[in-house]
Amino acid sequence: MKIFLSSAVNKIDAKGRISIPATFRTVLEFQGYPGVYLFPSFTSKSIDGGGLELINQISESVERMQLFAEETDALSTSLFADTYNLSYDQDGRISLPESLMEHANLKNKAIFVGQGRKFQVWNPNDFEEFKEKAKVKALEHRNLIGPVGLNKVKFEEID
Amino acid sequence: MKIFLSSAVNKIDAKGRISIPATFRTVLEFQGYPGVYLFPSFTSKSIDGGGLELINQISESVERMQLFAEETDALSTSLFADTYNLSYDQDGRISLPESLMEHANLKNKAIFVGQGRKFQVWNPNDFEEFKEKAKVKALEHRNLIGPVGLNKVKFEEID
DNA sequence: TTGACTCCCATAATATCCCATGATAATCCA
DNA sequence: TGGATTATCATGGGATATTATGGGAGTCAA
Repeated sequence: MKIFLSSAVNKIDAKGRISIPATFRTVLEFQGYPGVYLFPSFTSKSIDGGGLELINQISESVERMQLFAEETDALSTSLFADTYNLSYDQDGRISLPESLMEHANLKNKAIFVGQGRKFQVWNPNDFEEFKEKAKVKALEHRNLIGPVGLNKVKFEEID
Repeated sequence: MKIFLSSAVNKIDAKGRISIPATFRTVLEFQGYPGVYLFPSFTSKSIDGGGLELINQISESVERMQLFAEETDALSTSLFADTYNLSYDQDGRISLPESLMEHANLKNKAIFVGQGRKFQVWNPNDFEEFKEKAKVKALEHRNLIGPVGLNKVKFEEID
């Protein structure tokens, strides 16, 4: 089971290039193709990324939706229009398109954040902020998590 | 059934490496993969660790929560982003990522504490402190433990 | 030519591999 | 039983590989 895990901050150099973390490249290549698919996140100022598996899932769900509604035409149009398929060079670097840089507020650094079957690219500062909020939310719903909250659950059972 | 038992203090050497106790490695390899999954504990200044079983449970829990989209986003973010998959070398050593060292306040020593299906890594001093408090709590709630009468007897003998 | 983009190489920092050692625990044998 | 031999383990250190990143040179198009 290969999934996108952990996170790493990398530099955007003078030519606009940035290295994809080696661990992520391993996952991408495991999916059968040395390249990434990137598109602006719907819900945050970040970039969603993944490999073949991710793009296949998206294609399928869009097709399923198109059976039902005309409005999804607009959705799929904008989705695919803003999705980039970038293959990285032999050093594992890509150059991010202007529109993505802008959407995610990227300047000279970016953090790659593993999220299981996909990953995200953030401005490091923005992500710190987001993570703090995420942590609070996760704690609020810890009882739903299971194994991670093991200790807590156990104490509650005892009480 | 192989589980993580007992505890051991190991050194963090000049290169930042630390040996995973041999008994723990046996459990990890029994689960089918010579490596660990580590992430900062939600509830204490320590690192939670485990093998394939642990990470599978976590993945499942996250997927089960797909219904609660918003919470899941926050959850998977803080889980996957800070979870590291480290395979140890032939001597059984790993090098801990900076962020985990920081979270658990690790300097040049660490204690591995077995906790059944997972384990924790602590700064030895911090753990001693934590253990003292835990003991007090356990004594306070002694009457709630019930079926395991053994502990009760033992604690009373110690007093 | 100019600018954008590749391809290729150089380098420094880091991580990994491999071997050596000392300590402790396990085994064996008279 | 007791003493000696073997394993196992944590740990140190040298050698090698990998990774991120900077920069030069070539390509292509406007």
